[in-house]
Amino acid sequence: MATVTVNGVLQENGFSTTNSAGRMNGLTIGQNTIPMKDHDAIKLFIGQIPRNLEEKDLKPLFEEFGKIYELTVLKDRFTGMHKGCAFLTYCARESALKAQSALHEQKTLPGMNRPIQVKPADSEGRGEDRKLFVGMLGKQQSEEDVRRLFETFGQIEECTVLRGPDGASKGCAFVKFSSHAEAQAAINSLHGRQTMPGASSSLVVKFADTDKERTLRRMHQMAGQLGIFSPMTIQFGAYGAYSHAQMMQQQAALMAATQNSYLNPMAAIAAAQMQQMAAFNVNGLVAAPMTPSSGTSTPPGINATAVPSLAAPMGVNGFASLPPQTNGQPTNEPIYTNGIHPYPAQSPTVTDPLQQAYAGVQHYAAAYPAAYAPISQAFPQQPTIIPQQQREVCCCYFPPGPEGCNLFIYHLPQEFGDAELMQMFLPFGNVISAKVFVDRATNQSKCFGFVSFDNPSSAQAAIQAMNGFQIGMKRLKVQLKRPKDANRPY
DNA sequence: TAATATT
Repeated sequence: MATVTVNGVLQENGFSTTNSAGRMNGLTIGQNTIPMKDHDAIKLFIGQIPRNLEEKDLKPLFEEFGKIYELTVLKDRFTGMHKGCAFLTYCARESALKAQSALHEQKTLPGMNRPIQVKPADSEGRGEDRKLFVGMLGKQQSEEDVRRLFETFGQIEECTVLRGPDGASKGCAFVKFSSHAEAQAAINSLHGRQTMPGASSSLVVKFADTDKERTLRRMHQMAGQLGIFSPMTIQFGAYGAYSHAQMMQQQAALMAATQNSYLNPMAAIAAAQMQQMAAFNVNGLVAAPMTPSSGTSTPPGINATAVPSLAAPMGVNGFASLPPQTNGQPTNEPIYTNGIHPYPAQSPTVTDPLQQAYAGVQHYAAAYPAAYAPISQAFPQQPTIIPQQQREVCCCYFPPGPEGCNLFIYHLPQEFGDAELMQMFLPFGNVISAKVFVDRATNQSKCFGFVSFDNPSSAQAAIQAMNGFQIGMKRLKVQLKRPKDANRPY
């Protein structure tokens, strides 16, 4: 049967309907009908959809309530991964209302633990300004208890106690009122005014996090979960923008390696997450001023005429700059403190090192798009010092693994030492050696190193996942170490 | 004390 695609939905030929008000919602052109929707149609959010169901699978379930104008399963922008939810617009408003009352929380799709969600999408003027987060509830308080507590302030549209997998309350809840004013009234009367049995402090009633706040919260959680980078974390402490950023990268890499057997797509996901985190920063929440100490509009550490080269003495967050190498004052400091300055130019309005880090990344992306270009373009030349370094160090105390197991890693962060390099590649297999090359005179990292695995497939997995992996303004270059006899430059 | 997800 011939079909025509409209709004991404397959429409059958010659189909034409009217809604309950008698309005046409199909425009017939020749044999095809282009669907029209009511001007007051409602876009529905559909949640708790099994991830193996696509539009064509969902259509029959929803067509029962009227003609569908548009049905879109949400996919991840970068990976195409099914997000487990969808948007649905019926041609007729009434169809949406019928579907909502018939389906919302009324049935559970196969393989799901919770009932399907069918409700107006957030985009339908139903923002989150009416939704409260309620903390410090007693663990035994149910949805009903919470409702009773809040119903005096207005119409409650939703009330959910957060629970773990075992059904035990997490001691907090979301309560959505029908208006912002009602929610505000509840805050005024309830926040901090009483302590629930078993709670460690008084009741918390506040507006729920926005998306951006939620993203930030997650970033913090992730950063906190990784007790990695022991020396750097300690050293950088409150100035931890860089090390936090690295942690995030590590987290992403770890996820790539451990949560999915397909390393390549997971690396894409990890990269996508970082991009999203960076992107959300510029969009108004953070507004970290990159006050350059030089007084120019150029990011610190880079002079106005220089192309941002890999050798640029530039911290990942755009704040730190290394001291000039020509100062002739090598130090004996450990590498992770060497040349890294705290950030005296921090804006007093910026308190979050993560925000700084991601803002810095984004500023760089904007100022120097070349750094975000494909690797081959971003890094047109390779330093020629590598063969020297190999001669100098490699055979002495860097025993390589078997052929095909040794990786060359370039564009490491300045602060990375052997331990950090090792940590970064452990997820891909047994690392038998990890060596960052260090300048003997200055004791500074040369920003490249070698990693050896005990088998070639680990090495390949690491290349797949980590080559091109973005850390701050740089992308890692990860490739098999050149055999000794190969003498061509990069 | 922050969820299963909102183009």
